[in-house]
Amino acid sequence: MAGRPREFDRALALAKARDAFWTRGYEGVSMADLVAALGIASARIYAAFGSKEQLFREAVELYETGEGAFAVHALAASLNVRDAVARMLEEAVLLYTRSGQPQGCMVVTAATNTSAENAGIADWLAQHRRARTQAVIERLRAAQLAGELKGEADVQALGDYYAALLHGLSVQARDGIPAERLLALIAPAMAPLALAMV
Amino acid sequence: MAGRPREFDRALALAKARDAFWTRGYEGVSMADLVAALGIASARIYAAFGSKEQLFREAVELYETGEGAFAVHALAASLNVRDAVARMLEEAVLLYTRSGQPQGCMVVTAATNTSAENAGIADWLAQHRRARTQAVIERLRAAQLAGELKGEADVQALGDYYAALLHGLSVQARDGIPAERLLALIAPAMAPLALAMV
DNA sequence: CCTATTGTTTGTCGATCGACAAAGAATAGG
DNA sequence: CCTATTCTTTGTCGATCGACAAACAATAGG
Repeated sequence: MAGRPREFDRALALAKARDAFWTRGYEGVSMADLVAALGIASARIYAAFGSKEQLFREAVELYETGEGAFAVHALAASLNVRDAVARMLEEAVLLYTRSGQPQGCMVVTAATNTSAENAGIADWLAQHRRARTQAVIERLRAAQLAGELKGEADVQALGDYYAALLHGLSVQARDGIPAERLLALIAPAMAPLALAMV
Repeated sequence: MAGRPREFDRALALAKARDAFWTRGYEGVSMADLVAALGIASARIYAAFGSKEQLFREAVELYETGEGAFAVHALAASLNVRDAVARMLEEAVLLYTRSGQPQGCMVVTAATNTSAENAGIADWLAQHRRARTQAVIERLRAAQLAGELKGEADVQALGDYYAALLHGLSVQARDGIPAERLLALIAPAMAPLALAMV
């Protein structure tokens, strides 16, 4: 543990990198942009984070354990299915439209279109999105086993439906549709689940 | 009209450029990629299309007047609202998952994350997405005026809802969710509109 | 057939990309 | 205090980015 101590706040620098990648995406942020955003020389970034790609992956993990964890929390909360899904959508809207912060979901927007050499990063984020879709499906399946949902309800279709809506909310938020409008959309969006309840 | 005639098929080259941008996005496709995809030297691309950006804009217009026009067509078809919206969603799934072709919607994916210098292109596509959202809302409003939808129905919320779902379908399709699953999701997704009909 | 016009070929331009080497500076352990 | 270790500073590397200049080739109109 010898050696010169780091002069900058690594966690703070990581948060700044997360915001930059959240706003402009992986390839949309250059090393020069990072130098400007973090306020430190590129050699220090490489010493602290390894590479641009490793910094990005760490930034995504920070997002997912922080703001991005809202869906996991909402689905895990001890609520009935309807309240859990409604809360997930509401918190999505609030996060995706929060002022003073990048709009939309970082996992949805940070690497949707990449050059061929960075296809691995796009795949990595796609895996995360598929995992979230699966988490929604499994929450509905659990509700069905608990007797909250009708036995004949198609929980995979319902889960795919809410996952698609969730990802679409990110697009709409990024396009500047205001929070009030996106919140108003949740009421009709809950109808399919209400109809599937016993 | 004098001068040497062009040796390559401009329309075919444009279609190839559309597919490249559709797959990897504006910044994800380099001039070297275009040279390889179109099979012609860069100077010929500049002579025929002006610049990479102008080529991209033309490629998007080709998409929107071709495959991408499905939403406009479905909404304009002389059907009741429910059939029109259902058809829009079905054709979206079929287009976004068609094999031998880029997955998802070009307007949704081709410029979601750009560097600061190309923010104008991202804005341009965002305008198109907002216009599509507005088109859905106006189709519902017309249905309401025609007496198909209840007077107290919130057509803006319903329109925002289906637009979000449409854009989310693009994300899900790009992530590899198969067509059958995305088609199955349409049934529950139609419930809110069914409930709003007189 | 001549000439103005346009397309094609070839080569290259300055800027920016991500990444690091080398040298100096600051700490902790012995 | 000395030394091994780590961080910081400075400069730069080869590759790739989008874009074009110049020379040559092929057509249409006169």
